[in-house]
Amino acid sequence: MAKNLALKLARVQKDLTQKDLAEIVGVSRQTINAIEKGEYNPTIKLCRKLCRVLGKSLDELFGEDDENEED
Amino acid sequence: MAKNLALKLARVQKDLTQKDLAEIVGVSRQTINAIEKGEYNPTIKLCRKLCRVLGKSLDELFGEDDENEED
DNA sequence: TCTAAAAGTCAAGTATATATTACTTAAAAT
DNA sequence: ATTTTAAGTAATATATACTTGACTTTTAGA
Repeated sequence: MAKNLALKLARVQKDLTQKDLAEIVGVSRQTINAIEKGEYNPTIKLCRKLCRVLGKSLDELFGEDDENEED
Repeated sequence: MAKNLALKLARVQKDLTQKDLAEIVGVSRQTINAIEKGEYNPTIKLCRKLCRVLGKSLDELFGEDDENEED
């Protein structure tokens, strides 16, 4: 999993902390942190919630990993 | 989780069985079946693979559940 | 500087995505 | 009718998403 810069950016654009965003979508702060750091692989349901809250599409926030790898 | 009609449709358009698709993306046939039936909530990584194989975007295959519910 | 909030990290637990095996049902051939 | 392939379903097992609690480090203000 690669870092999710797009997510971090969209969050900051909305002036939300990891904690804020976590509370809004109903997960722990550590989960948001891990996703931004690319430490895991969220479920599509959580991705959809994040997209809704941040006003972005799945493709914008979770589309093909910018760079290279993907197994 | 709602049924994923879009996935089934995209699969059939490519003339793939659940088994075929499962082998291509490297999961079990039951996993594909469960996703199409809406019985669970795949990870974004698997969603991306399915999109790549089926030539569709995340938004097309996994975007806002057509209908209503979503928690 | 000092302090506090935000971000990062770790360990141990719980929930659930996914695997495996195996059986049943449906559809489509002959 | 029978066979074959695809789809549906269920039980048990494993990997991993996600939680909770606690601690450290970074950032930004006062």
